[in-house]
Amino acid sequence: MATDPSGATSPQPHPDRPHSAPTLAQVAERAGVSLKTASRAVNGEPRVAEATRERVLDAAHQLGFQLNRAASLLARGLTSNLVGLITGDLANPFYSAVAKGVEQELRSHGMQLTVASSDEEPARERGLIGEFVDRQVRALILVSTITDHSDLSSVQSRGIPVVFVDRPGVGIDADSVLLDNRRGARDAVEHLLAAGHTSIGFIGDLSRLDTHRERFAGFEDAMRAASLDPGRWVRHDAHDVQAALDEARDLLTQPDAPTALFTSNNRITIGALRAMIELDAWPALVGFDDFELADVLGVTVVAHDPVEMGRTAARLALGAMDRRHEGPSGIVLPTRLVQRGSGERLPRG
Amino acid sequence: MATDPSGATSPQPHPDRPHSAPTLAQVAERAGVSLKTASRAVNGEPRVAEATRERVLDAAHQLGFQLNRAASLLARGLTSNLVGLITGDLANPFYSAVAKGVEQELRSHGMQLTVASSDEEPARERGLIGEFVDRQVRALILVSTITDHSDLSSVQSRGIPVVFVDRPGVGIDADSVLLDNRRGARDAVEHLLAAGHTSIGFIGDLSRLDTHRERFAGFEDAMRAASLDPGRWVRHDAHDVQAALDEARDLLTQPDAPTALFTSNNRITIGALRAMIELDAWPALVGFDDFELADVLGVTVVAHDPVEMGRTAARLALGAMDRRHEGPSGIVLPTRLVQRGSGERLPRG
DNA sequence: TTGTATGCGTTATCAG
DNA sequence: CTGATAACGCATACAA
Repeated sequence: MATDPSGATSPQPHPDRPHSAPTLAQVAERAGVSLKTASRAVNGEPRVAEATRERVLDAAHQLGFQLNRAASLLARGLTSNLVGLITGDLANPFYSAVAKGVEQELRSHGMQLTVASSDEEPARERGLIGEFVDRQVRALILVSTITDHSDLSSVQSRGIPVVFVDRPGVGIDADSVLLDNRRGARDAVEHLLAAGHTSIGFIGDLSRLDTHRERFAGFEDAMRAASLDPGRWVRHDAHDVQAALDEARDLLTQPDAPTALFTSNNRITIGALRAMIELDAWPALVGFDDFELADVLGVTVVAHDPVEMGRTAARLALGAMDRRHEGPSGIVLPTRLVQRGSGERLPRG
Repeated sequence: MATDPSGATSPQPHPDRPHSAPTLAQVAERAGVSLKTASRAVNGEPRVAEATRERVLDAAHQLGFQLNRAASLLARGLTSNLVGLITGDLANPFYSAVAKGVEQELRSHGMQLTVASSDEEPARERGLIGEFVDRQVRALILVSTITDHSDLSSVQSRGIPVVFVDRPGVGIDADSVLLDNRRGARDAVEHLLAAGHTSIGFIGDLSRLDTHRERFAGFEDAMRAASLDPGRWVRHDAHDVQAALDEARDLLTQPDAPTALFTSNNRITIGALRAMIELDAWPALVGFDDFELADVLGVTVVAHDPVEMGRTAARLALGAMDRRHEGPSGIVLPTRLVQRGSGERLPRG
C-alpha cells in the first residue's frame, strides 16, 4: 500500500522539478488534519474551527507553503486569471495610460493584466490574439489595428469576452468603450472657424482606422456646415511623428497654406508642432488628445481621460466574464476642448 | 444516477463550468488514438507517424481543441510562464519604455509579461510582490521603491529570480541593470561648470532612492572638484512634477538664486521648466532622463535608453530562470549628454 | 510508433 | 465541523 518501502516519509515527487514547493498535503499532515480541512483553512472558508484554522495556518507558514495556482485552477475547472491587453505600442503615452487604468481596475478584482504591443500591424495583432487565446486569458481588451474582426467571434464563442477600446470592433458584436470622436473633432474645427479661419488643414492617422475616419468626418461636418470645402488641405495616413512632420511641412509651405490646422492625435500634433517650429510658421492649431507639456507649449487640444477609458474597458471585461452576455454595451466617453493659445490664434496673426 | 435520462454519453462534469472546452481525451477518441498519442501529436513531439499526427490535428481542429495550460503546467511540475514587472507608475514614460523593452524580450522567449504599479509606495510594492509570488510568476523584475530588500531573499529561495532595474537591490544578492548615475550627473554638472556657472542648484527625487543619491553624489563630485560648495542650493524629495515646480520656484526667487539647475529626473525637469516659464527666469538647465519634446523645448539632458534597460533586465531574468544562479550580474548602462540649448546658457544671459 | 497506468496539487462531493 | 475519495486535464514512465 505504502509507496515508500522504508518507513520514513519521503515523497520523492519528480526527478528534476525546479523547486519542489511544499504541498497542501504536507501542511495537512503537519497540522494533523485532513487535506480538505487544510484546504478550507488556507482558503479562508467558513466551516473551520478557529483552533484548527490556526494550527493549519501555522504549519503552512512554517513550511513556507504556497498554494499551487495551476492545480487550484484546474480543480475548479477554471483556466487562468489573466486578462490580455493589446495596444499599438506600450511606450505611447495614450496606450500606457489606458494600460494603467485597466491594471488598476483588474487588480482590485483579483485579476492580472498581461500586455503586448502590436506595433499597429494587423498581422502581428492577430498573432498576439492567438497567443493570448492559447494561453487562455479570461478576456481580451484590444486597441485594435485590425479592420475586420469577424473571425474574432470564435474567440468569443470560446467564452473569452472581447472588449474594444478607442476603436470599435468591425463585423463583430462586442463590448466597446470609445470616444465621441466625431463630436470632439467637430468642436475643434468649429472653434477654429469661430476665430475666423476659413482655410483649415487636416492631418490624420492611418485612414483604415475608424477613429481616424470619425475624426475626419467631424472635421468635414464642421467645414460643410460653414459652407467651406473640407477637402482642400487634407493629409491622411501620417502614422508617426516623422510622417506628420513631413505632411505638416508640406502643407505649410504651399503657396496657399491654410491658416489653421487640426491634427487627429497626439503623435500628429507633436509632428505638426515640430514642423511649425522648423518653419517658424504659426498657424492656429488644435490637436486631438492631450499630452504632457501641451500646456507649456500652449497647445489647444481636444482632451479626454485615457486612464478612465482603461478602467471602463476592464469593468466591461469583468462584467462579461460573469454574467453571460446580456448584449454587448457600447460606451462612449466625452471629450472637452481645452484652450491654451494655439487654437485661438487669428487668421492673420 | 445519470443526470442524462437518455442513454447517451454525457460527462456532465461540473455544474457551472463557464465554457467546458474540449479535452485532449475527446480529441484522442475522435481521432481513434490513445491519449498519449494525441498529446504527442498536439505538442509536436517527434515519435508520431505522420498520418496519425494529421488525424489528431484534424480532430483537434474540428473540436476547437485548446490545450489546458493549467493542467499542462501542473502535470509538468511547472507553475506558470509569467514574469512580473513592478514599476512606480505605468503611465510614466520612463517606466512604460522599460515595460516595452521587457515585453519584447520576454515574448520572443515564449514568456508573458504581467505588470503592476506601486505608486512609489513601499507598502504597496510589498503587497504586489506578495501577490505576484502567490500567483507564481517565474521571475520578478522591479523598479523598486523599497529601501531594504533583505526579506526578498525568501522569494529567491522559492526559485523566483529577482532582477532590479534602475535602482539596485539593498541587502540582497540579485541581478541588476542600472545606469551610470553618478557619472551621468557629474557630466551634466561639469558641462554647466564649463560654461562658467559657479552657482548651481540641484533638485532631486525621493532621497531614499539610491538612484537619487547617486545622482546627487555625482553633482557633489563635480562641484567639489571645482572647489565649489555643493550644499548651497539643494532640494531633495521632489517626487512629482508639482513638488519640483514648487522647489524650483522657491529656488529661483531667492535673492541669490543659482544661475544654473541640475534636475535629477524627467518629472523634476518638467517641473523646473514650468517654474522657469512661470517666472520667466532662465537659468541654465540640464536634466537627467530624456523626454518627449525636450528637443522642441531645447532642454539639454543626460540621455539613456530605457527600452534597452528593459530588454536587458528581461534577459537577466530569463537567464536566471534556466541556469541555476551562477552569481548575480550587475549591468551598468551608460548615459550621454545631449546638448539642446538650455544647458549652454551662460551665467549672465 | 503507440498505449496503459499513474501522478501533478487542489477542490468538490457527500458521508461522518 | 471534519475527512475519505474522486475528479480536473495533461504528461511521463514503462510496456507492448
